Amino acid sequence: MKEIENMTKAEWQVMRIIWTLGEATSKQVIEVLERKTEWKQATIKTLIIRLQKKNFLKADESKRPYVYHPQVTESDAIHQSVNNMFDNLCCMKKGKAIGDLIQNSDISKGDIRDLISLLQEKEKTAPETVKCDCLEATA
Amino acid sequence: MKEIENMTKAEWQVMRIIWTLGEATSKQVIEVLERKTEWKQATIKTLIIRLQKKNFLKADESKRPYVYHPQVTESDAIHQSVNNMFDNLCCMKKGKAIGDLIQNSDISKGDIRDLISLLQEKEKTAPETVKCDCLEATA
DNA sequence: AATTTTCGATTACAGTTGTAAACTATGTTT
DNA sequence: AAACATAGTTTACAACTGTAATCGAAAATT
Repeated sequence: MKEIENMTKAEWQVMRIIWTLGEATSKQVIEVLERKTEWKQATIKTLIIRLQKKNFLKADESKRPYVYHPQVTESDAIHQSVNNMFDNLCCMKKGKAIGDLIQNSDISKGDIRDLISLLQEKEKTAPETVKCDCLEATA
Repeated sequence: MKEIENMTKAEWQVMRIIWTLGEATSKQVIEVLERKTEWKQATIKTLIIRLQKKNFLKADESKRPYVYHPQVTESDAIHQSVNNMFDNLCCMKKGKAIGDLIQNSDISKGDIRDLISLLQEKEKTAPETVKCDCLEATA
């Protein structure tokens, strides 16, 4: 599994489109991104090339124009990115940070119910308190 | 309120220490970080200087050695960082991403209970489904 | 086949980040 | 006061990012 930590914000935009479409030509990516950003075509091509170098995308060169395929799943990318971000946080603050996310995200009723049962399950074995480890040697 | 988007992983490590201590000398920061990382003192000093340039820290120069004070609260930083990361995600995937975080984080019973009630409240007005916006012009 | 259009590759260039050594100024000990 | 130690400042340098222009190759049109 690739290291996704180094997927930048701009690269995420490109990947989202290709994940959603399943596969895509540069033209398809450019069409979408010219609507949602101010980027020039050349910029978007550069991003695609960098994503190939990082092995997040692979071009099927048997077809012309090339068709780009994701080499990482969206779930893996999301998993790694959000957890990587959370590694920055004081572990004592993670609960509240999740609360912040819940408040600021649109979530479907179904997902909310799933989260509630997950939490109910987790509560059973949850610690009474979580200690700050910001000054500890535990990296 | 400052833009925290550009606080790097390394800088986060420094800030966490100073937030936890309330204020700190470079020496205090160095002591902690030499235990948790492989960084040399000079590296840590560089980070502190960059944090000053970005206005995340301010040195009280009336004392020697300088005492560094945070210019952003930890909550603001967390709020901005996690939401900024979530902006990268397909809105349809955010619920699951939160589930992933819940599974991978230690959370206290109290926080879990808070999250549950937050979710129960949110469920009342939650949409049945959230649509993917990855191809939309809504940036 | 010649021309035009499209698409991919190469090059560019400034700013940021990780990582740190070296230099300087200030404070402390002899 | 001199010497030593500590802390702050300057400089360094490669890799990565944002942002794109330009050049060359392939495909489509005339």
